Amino acid sequence: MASPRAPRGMHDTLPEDADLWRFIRDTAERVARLYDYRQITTPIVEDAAVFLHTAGDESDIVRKEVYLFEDRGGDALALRPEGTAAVCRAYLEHGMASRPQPVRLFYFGPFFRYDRPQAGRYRQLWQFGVEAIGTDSPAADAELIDLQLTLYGELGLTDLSLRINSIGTAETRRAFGKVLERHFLPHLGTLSTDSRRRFETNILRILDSKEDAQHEAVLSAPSILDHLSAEDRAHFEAVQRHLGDLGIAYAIDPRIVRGLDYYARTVWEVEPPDAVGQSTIGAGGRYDGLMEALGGPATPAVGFATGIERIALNMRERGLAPGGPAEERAPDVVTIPLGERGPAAAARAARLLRDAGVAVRSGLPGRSMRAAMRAADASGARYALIVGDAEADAGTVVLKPLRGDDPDDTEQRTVPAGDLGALATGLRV
RNA sequence: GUGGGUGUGGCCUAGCGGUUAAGGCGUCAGGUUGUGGCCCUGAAGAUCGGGGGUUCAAAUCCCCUCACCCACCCCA
Repeated sequence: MASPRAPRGMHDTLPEDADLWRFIRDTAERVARLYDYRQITTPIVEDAAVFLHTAGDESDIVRKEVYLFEDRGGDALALRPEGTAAVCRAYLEHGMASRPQPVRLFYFGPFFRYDRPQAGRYRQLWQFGVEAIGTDSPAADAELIDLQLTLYGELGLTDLSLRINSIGTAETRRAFGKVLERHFLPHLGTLSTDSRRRFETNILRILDSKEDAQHEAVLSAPSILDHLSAEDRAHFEAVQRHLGDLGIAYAIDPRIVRGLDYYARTVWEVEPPDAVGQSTIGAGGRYDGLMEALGGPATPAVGFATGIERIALNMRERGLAPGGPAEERAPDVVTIPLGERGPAAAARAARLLRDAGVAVRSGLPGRSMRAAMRAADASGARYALIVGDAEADAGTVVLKPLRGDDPDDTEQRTVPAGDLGALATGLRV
């Protein structure tokens, strides 16, 4: 019988990865707070309607990616595929409309999409997301982009490129859809089956197709930017003005469409320069239509999400990841208990040191001193604390420097066990 | 969901039809009595992803399946 493995597309995060993940998470939360955003944590499971009624029937998320299940009570639940709709559900549920607007929120956690795994694409993925809910100000769009790029910069990812677009309001897109229908109708025969389906369901997404990217009809298609309403255009121009004021470089890419239907006006994506495959590190946009789709009052909002695995991937590629094997977190001290009474005395000594904030690995009794010393050395600890019967009887411990990094502290010395607390400062890294 | 590649002890790799599947790293234990890092010795650990087939004989050939990787799709 084969042993169980982690589910397909889902992965363990091992101790050697933990330093990098903690660094990314801490940096993300710190940057979010610098912009006065506060954390919200929502359930990993939601009423399926939260996602099914908001994402849009033609979105991949609804078509094939949501993990759906029925609980024992018969309720239709979903493993959350994305964060925005869940945060908005919480916004409505807790009456956050009566807080000062916009409400600035961030989240960090796992999401689930039933997709075919490949590099950078997983069935359980972690995202950091930031939302500003309750404002239609283009300054908020720019603030989110600024926050996102600042985060990447703090992580050392300084060579990423930002592409932005405006897809107008739902009304604008309806009108533009008519224009596209007239444009693509004569070409239906030569477009891919995928595009033909999109023609019926969500015609804008034909522009987003890679299959037909070089199709003459796609290349010659009208740009939504030429069909924005006056308000849409003013909003988009204001976003660009704010980005300029912030010194943020960007490219306008009219082909960015977004998979989710609740987006409106500004949308953006951030990619590494050598963008191929699953390369988008983070993406965002304005979703003025989402609250209504959830049954709430019209509430403009904007936000972004970024994939932790993809950040980690890019940091590793650039050699930016902290905590390689040499840097792994080592204890300050390893105890080496010997003989009959050594183990008890070593345990007391370890307690004293830990109380003083020193990280102590308790060596297990019963090993030869040679083996114990080898293990202590391999741990990377700066000191070995040897406690045998002689020390236990005398109320002392032997403190032995292992690293030789301090020229004034290379000889092992015998000290009273009671002095360990006072010595602690010198033992901590 | 579609197409292609890969799959040998914890990790990396050799073997690519023929006796008990080899090496490196790692792990554990020793190298005389309570002292590490180098070195030496030894041990544990793989029925070669799983299942089926071809053959006197398969890790080595064929089929199925699973997982991972790559591309598409889509996006984080």
